[in-house]
Amino acid sequence: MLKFALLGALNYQPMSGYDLKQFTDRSISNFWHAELSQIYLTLKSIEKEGLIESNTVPQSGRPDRRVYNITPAGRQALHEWLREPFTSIDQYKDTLLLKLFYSASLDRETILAQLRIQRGLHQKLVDTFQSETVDLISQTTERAPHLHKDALLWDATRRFGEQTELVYLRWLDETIQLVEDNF
Amino acid sequence: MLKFALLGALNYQPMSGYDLKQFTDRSISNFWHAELSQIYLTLKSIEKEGLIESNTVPQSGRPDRRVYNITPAGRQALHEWLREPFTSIDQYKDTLLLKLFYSASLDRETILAQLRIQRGLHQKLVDTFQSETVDLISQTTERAPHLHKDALLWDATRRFGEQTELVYLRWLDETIQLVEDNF
DNA sequence: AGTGGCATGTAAGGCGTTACATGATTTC
DNA sequence: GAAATCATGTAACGCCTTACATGCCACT
Repeated sequence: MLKFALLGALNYQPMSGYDLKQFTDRSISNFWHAELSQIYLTLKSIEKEGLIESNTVPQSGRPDRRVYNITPAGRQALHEWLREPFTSIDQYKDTLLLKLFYSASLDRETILAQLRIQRGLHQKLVDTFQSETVDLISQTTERAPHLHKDALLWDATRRFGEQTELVYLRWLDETIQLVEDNF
Repeated sequence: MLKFALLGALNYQPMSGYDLKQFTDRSISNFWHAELSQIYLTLKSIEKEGLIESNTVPQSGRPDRRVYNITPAGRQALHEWLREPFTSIDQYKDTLLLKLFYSASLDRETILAQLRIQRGLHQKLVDTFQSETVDLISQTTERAPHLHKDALLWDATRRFGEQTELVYLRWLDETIQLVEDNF
């Protein structure tokens, strides 16, 4: 699936593996993160499939950049994947919930400590979605007005992140209260 | 991590791999799912670590059951893991959001079709959390009143599922509206 | 002098899914 | 008669993470 995340990015403009890591971190990492090493491996494999092509751009005092372009076959593969109905729900894993589920024998303070750590982390995420991510999207529309429709969908995924994190926070507060009252 | 999901379950009572699949499907699958084959492999590896022990229970007309018991070392490993502070957030992947992010060039109806399929799937999940899962937890507390505290935490994880799915539904409705108005 | 950014990649190991293999019993 | 349930497991494959390896440049 990372395959299509990268094809989608290269459909906007040619990029190197390093560029793609930064692009994904700033845009889709909320619902599709990837390590650099995995990006390099995936690029290699989709180049072999003929969906992208690379050319080496020499640089002075820095390693050469290997810049990838999407091919017509790549554009087609991307569009086919986008149109293909997705009829399931991705499974998600949450270590905090797993620990909490089995935590009944722990003392009150240990449970509360776990919950409060998470509260701080999720608060930071909410802040990011409400400021940095908003700015990032509006910057793009200013520079590239033809991406107006794209920006609407990008903002939809941003709002998803904001809303799910707000619910996570609210749930943490409720659960902290529950533990304070019952443990 | 599946290791601890299984240890936590076996800390309640001895179970076979097959039993554990059913247990996890009914309780923690919302935040930690696992296939049977992976459960069998994990059981084998944690038995080698000495955290669980198995004994074979013969059956007539059925394959023998291999029933696992948690050992004192297993109880200790579980408790150490539970107490260990969890200081990060699990990354989560969502194919629908990935597709939507790159869908600006698709026609309105194709995007709406994707969103409506998901609406149906998430509606079903909400229903499950609001009826079946509630029943399951209250049945356990009736049969085993000493698990009263456990049930409070189980219900907290159930409410997490219910609330996140409700937000997902609300977001889908908003996004369907967005696409209807702009594409 | 040290940290962080730029830039590419390999290697090892862990985790997870899907398919395969077997076979009786129970339910529709 | 077919499908689901009970019950265990192996094999192949893919994906992902972490660590390793290299080396220059800019900034503090």
